[in-house]
Amino acid sequence: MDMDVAQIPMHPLPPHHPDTSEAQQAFDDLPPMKTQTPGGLDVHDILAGLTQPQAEAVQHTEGPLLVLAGPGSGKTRVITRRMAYLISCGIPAWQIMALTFTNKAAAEMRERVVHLLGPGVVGRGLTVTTFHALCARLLRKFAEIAKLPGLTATFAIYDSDDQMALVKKALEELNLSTQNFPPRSVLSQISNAKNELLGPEEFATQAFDFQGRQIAKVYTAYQRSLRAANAVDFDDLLLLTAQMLRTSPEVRESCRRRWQYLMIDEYQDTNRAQFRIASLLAGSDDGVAPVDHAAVPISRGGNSGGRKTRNICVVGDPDQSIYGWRGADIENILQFEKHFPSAKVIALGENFRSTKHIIAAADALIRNNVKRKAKDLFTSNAQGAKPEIVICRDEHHEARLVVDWIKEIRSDGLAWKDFAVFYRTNALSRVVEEALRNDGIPYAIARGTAFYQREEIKHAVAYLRVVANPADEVSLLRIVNTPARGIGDTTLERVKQLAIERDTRVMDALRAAGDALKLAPRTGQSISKFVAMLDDWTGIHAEGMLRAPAADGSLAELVERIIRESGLEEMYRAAGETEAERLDNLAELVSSAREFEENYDPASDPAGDAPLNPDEIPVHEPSLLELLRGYLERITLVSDADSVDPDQGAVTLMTLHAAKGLEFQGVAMIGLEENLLPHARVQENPSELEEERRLCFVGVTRAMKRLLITSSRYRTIRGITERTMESRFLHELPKQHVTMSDQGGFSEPGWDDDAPRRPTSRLASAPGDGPRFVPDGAQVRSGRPVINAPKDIRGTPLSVGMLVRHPQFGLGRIGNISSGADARAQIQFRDVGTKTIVLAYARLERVEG
DNA sequence: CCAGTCGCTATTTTT
DNA sequence: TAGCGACTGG
Repeated sequence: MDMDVAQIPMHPLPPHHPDTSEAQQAFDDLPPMKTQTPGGLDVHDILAGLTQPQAEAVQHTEGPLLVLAGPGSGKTRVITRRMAYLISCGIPAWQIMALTFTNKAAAEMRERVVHLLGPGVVGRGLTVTTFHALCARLLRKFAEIAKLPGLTATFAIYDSDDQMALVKKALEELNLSTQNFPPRSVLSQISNAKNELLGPEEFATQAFDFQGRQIAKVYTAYQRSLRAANAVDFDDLLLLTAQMLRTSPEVRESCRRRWQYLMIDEYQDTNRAQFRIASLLAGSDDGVAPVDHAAVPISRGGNSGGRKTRNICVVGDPDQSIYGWRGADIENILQFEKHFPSAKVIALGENFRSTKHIIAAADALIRNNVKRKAKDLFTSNAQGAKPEIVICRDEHHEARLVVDWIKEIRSDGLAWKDFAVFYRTNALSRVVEEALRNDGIPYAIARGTAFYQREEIKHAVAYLRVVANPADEVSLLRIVNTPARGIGDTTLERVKQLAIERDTRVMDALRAAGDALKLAPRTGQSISKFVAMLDDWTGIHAEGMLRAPAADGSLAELVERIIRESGLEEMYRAAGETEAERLDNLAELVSSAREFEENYDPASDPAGDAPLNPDEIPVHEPSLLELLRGYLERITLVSDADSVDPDQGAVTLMTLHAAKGLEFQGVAMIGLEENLLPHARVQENPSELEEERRLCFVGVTRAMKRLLITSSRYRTIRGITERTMESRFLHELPKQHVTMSDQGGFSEPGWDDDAPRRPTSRLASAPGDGPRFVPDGAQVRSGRPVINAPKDIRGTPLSVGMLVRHPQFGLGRIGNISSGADARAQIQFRDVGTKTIVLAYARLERVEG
């Protein structure tokens, strides 16, 4: 309502191509073919192919700008072109900053800008990075000036596992039971407090009940441990930066002078701390009061030639705000014009991704939300196929249906990678996986366990972290007896006690333990061997080799050496076949270190230590220690190195949350049931319903051409089968834009699980295979006939006497196979004896011979 | 000190 | 159902 209407663009525009999707648009963001003038780029090239509102957003460079970018509306394109446009207007690249939430988004943007600008120096110093990486840099840079309490510039960054360890430690210290104070929930409350910019003291003043006061104590203790380890957590990065910008005018001015143009992607996902940071950078002196562009004085920056600062451009979509539970505050985007009263608002409603029926369905769905900024979704793409809603019987039926649907559509010339299956909770993936595996369809799960989350990597990294920061207690405790070296819990308890008595680090207590504690000789020896090993790495006795300038390859060497000498390698080698992959991963870690050091160049990294004053030139030979710290920071801040890469030629399975920002030709959304989507939590917290609807909206709008939505009458969750209710969202999809088919099995004849079926087809009747559901919905789960012969991971039918490989147990021969819904087989394994295996779950592989 | 077993709990997870 | 933490016996 209070949006400005798009104006006629200043530059004539070539006709746009509304049928290009985001993916295709990436191609026309290629470097301009025309010659560049020395001062900049050809403006026509930068604006080429943009729609009118897109071009307007690109050209609105002065003053606050809100771009409401619907799904598939060319958002990234607008941001990248806008950066190029600014540069073409003569703004030095180093004065421009774009902030994203994910490394992936930052990398993609950076790449596209580089393409637009072409090779050369015009883009030098451009800052495209994540909020967290920016904050880490600023905090290190200004640690001295801002006098960060308890922290030095070499602070470590703790990830969520480390945080959990600290919370547990704090609970133990305070004698609070994990029964009454589940660490997960305590941690999330602490995290929420930090996101709201509440330190332990502020939190305590707001805690009125017993529970709250206890948690305030935990928060205090937690924070104390963090600082004792010279560490910050993810939330601290934001909180401390916000505080620093507020309390230190010097830091604030320095940053403002540098970044005259600020862009923020996915603004709907910002939390209060991020909002505060943005406001402070954009000109508010307290980060709270509205920033009125008109009222803001001329920049004090010497080289800005009197140009006004406070050029903040935020891009986002309130309808895709799905991280409220993590502290994201949708109000930040809804209230942008209150916070920045002179703001210009441009809506990008045109969708270039999906066909008309899909867009119409999504639009109707999201219109049920009240907390939003109304914007019309439309597309000039083809009408396309209607999204298909299918009610099925149970999760197995559902999975079967999804697989058949994918197979059928693929035959129209699509690849496996063009498909994705979305679900609300990870637990739902299993049955779909099973069905895909059964049919030999390649699939990949965008899983939470990324490379750096794996056990063996976390161990190795913990060693590195202790070397880089001996104060890192969490990491020290992780490695002190891994691999087992005879320093057990009882010993450790005494060492920790000693550390408390003497008020020293655990590391120092360990050094002193031999003298101070009456230890068994063997234990004492174990400890001194461990300490000597660490000293050897840090080179304490060899003139501090870590401090010397790093030689080529020395970081990788160090990593390799630590993996070997710590005994980790030996530990996994001894574990045999089953742990072989871990050894590969450790080798991979060494190469990632090598890669990091080869590419390490603080001066050229846009997120790196580019000069805050333009004439300050960083010339500096990094020491091995600095290199190591840089590497550690990178791997904790870039945890998704191997996460979602949809181009692997496989169907992608992921949660709805993980789907944001992606697109697929064909999408299947499963589990559209009350208490699943919307999630059961909505019962207790009705205010969360709209976020659930947005989640659904995000899912629907990922689909380019085909969309299948399923809901299952019965679903087994956590071993309990329950009658379900169709999701209310199903009924919010307009009848004229979707097809609905009920295959839920009421009064249906039985079906033959082997017969491939289209979702819309009727069920074939199988004689002697009576109805398994009675009309009143009473549950009859028994006797579900299994017609499928048990198969291995490649789909080879399994039978008695076959030689197979099990991922855990290794080689074995099949004894007898039972029949029934969950057929089991007795398998005689070569190494581990005879076991009974449920065939549907085991990932057996047939071995010839 | 370690490995196996019991019982409890249970979304989503950009950094 | 499964993953994790606490407990127990070798």
